[in-house]
Amino acid sequence: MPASNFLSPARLRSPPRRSALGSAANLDPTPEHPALRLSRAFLPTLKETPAEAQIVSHRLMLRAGLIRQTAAGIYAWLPAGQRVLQKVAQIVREEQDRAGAQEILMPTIQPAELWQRSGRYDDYGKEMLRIRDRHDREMLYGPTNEEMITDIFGAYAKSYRDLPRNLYHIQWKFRDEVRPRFGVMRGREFLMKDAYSFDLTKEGAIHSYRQMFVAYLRTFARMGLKAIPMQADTGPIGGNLSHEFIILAETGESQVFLHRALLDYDALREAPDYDSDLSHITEFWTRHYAATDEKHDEAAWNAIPEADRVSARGIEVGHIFYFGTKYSAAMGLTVAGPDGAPVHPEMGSYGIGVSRLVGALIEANHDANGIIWPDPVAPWAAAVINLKPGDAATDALAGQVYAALAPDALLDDRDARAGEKFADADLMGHPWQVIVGPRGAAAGRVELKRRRGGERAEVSPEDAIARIRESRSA
RNA sequence: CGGGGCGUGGCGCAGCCUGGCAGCGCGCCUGUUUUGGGUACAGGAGGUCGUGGGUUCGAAUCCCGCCGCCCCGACCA
Repeated sequence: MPASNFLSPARLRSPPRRSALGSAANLDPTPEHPALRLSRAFLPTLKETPAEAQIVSHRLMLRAGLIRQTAAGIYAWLPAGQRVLQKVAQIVREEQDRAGAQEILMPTIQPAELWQRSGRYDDYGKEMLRIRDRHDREMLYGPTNEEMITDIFGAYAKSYRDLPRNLYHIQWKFRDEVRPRFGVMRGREFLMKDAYSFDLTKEGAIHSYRQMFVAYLRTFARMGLKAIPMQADTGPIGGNLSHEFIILAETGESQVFLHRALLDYDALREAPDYDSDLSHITEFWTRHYAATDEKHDEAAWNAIPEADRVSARGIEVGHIFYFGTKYSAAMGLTVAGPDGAPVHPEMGSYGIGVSRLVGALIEANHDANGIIWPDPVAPWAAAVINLKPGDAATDALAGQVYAALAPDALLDDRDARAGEKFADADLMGHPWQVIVGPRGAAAGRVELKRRRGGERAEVSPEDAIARIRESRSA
């Protein structure tokens, strides 16, 4: 494979700094990122909605060219979708790291033997995709990784001094759902962040749980989502302490009930010290009533003043569990305690549905014209729309604005009608549109449109660039 | 897994009941036109009608099997 600019991570992560309009040498609009010109990009949009899509996020993901279905509940991610998926994953990663978790990467394929040891191989049922390799060994495509992480961690952890630890990975999982639906919101193959904590004591495990609890609040808030922790069933993972993180969206899959106070708190207001006692934060979020319809308690609900009751639709985007020694005992994981006697570490696991979040973000951020990406997860900060390709002044100005923003912007240099370009930009949901037409170009002005809200202003190119950069770094 | 529905060009659909040259809109290509919210006109390309079998002079259409996809329910990050 030939070397390419696109293979250089350094270039992707830190675009070269230039003056606002770039240098004269950058009059060529795409010196480094030719695939970000729409005339060359693979960003297929659809005018009509494919019949299979039911909910709004699925429809928009297909129409905006984010995904393509390959089989029921299995999707290919196209360039725009892949960029969003990576943005979401990166925010998750940063907040996990900040909370003290360490990233690893476990395989998608697991030997059945691991699951036979925990007893879950027979319990898991047909949701587990079971396969055989050429030697007829029983394997499976992992639906989760408690067994594997316990095996891996246990191979090295010998002493209580090796605790606590929290390991996570972001990996594709497979659950052979009977009925996949809602696009990536409930696919069979899905990208998930799952973290696993190991502690010497239950108190330690609860601290680890709180770290993840707080990290989750921050993670979702950074994406512009209001995620509410709600008491949850522990389900097949087992254990006795668990919260679901539910984001509120009109088109959410389940009904939720909560106290209004939970909507008023900004999870990013303070930067937590993860080594300190975090109980004041978790207590704030758990002292108010919040439940999904399955766990709804009419008596508790009625005890809330009418004005403080919020009934809404929600989507589960995260789920955290403390489950004690369930797996460490089953898998035979012990470390030497302070007194030399073997101890089963106390464990928890913490999931975030990364691919599902892309759908959930759209459910929470769209209008009749398409997606409205929050700045932190938008595939590109802006689309620079050249209204008259071929006009020298327009080409030059659009190219300069684009060059100053690349690779965090697209350049719509297609020979197409203005309406088509506007419609595509709205559909794809770029937070900003920089509209460059011949009249403005002659006057050295561009029109800056904010996708959310639709405000437009005629500004100088420098101002447009500055405002877009500012919203991006906020 | 129970119930229901649908597979016809890239997308959305009609045609099937009552068998007889495979159609429409959008998109795509060429030309002209238009030029700030999916413009108009003209020309054009593109389909083993999901698949296998059967009935028939003849099957997209009727019959049987299979596959795929979607919806409701149960289930679920």
